[in-house]
Amino acid sequence: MPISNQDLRKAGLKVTLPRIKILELLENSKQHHLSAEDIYKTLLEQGEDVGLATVYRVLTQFEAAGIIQRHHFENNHSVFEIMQEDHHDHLVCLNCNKVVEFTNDVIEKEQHSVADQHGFALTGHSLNLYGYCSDAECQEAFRKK
Amino acid sequence: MPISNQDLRKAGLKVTLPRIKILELLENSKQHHLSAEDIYKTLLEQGEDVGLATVYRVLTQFEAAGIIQRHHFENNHSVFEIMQEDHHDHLVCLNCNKVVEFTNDVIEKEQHSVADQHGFALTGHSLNLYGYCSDAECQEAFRKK
DNA sequence: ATGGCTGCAAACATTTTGCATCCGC
DNA sequence: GCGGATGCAAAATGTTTGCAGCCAT
Repeated sequence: MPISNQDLRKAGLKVTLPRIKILELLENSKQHHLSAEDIYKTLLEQGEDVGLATVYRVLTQFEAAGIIQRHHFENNHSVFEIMQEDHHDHLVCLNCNKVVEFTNDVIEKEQHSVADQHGFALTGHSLNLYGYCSDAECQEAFRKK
Repeated sequence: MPISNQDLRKAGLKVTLPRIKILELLENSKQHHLSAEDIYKTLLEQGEDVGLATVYRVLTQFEAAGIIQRHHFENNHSVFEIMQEDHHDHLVCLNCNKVVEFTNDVIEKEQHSVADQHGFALTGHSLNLYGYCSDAECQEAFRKK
């Protein structure tokens, strides 16, 4: 279900235009892993009058509220996505930047076992696989590399 | 075995003082995951007259030459480490920034299977577990959070 | 001696902050 | 109307680049 205005209020955030627009984008855009820049540019294109600073502020607040999640890929590409029910990891295409989500229970379980073995209190993790996706163009780029 | 001057020459790199010093640091420092800033400051403390730009340039060249590896942790902490024989992943303490290496064959194998399933040509991956290490101080920070 | 390497300063990209104004409640 | 939220510009952060001089080969 989509994030409602109530959800925002519950997080102590007023329901303002920039916040609504940013949420909409994250929920409805086809590739729902967006960078701050992506969001900013798209809003400008839509004729919204927002500042890049606001985009960053809103994204930071949303992250703190647990509404969205932030990822730093090795690409040097930071992206945000709506928080989802089930945890998942990412496959990132180094050519077209496409992101594919996947889940794998075996890996998930192993991670906890590793943390335990080292006496770590696990609070999060990131698993990103980098490669070239199945698009002809990207496979081409892979061969050329 | 340590990286030799020959190894540098083989990579098309002249054997210069900054390069030697940076290699020494990466090989001998206790916590062998260092940021560019760490390296720069340590060299200054040792009385070496290097520029931060040189540190970055050398690290980039070393990475291209396969001598070292670069990691971007979600901390917003980028670190470098000497390339090792066997691949390994990382446990990162969010309190003291300590990095612990681990290997897990089960996870390793699953990753390839996931990439295959999605038609990706896998070229690399990063798996980082974040949490609080077993140091009393860090466990304390974890409880307070 | 020559071409790569260096330090410095300036440029860059990304993200954060200060502040006067604005707007949701 | 109040206090949080915004846009803008400036600052902070992390990294890269241009350039004149330096040094390994």
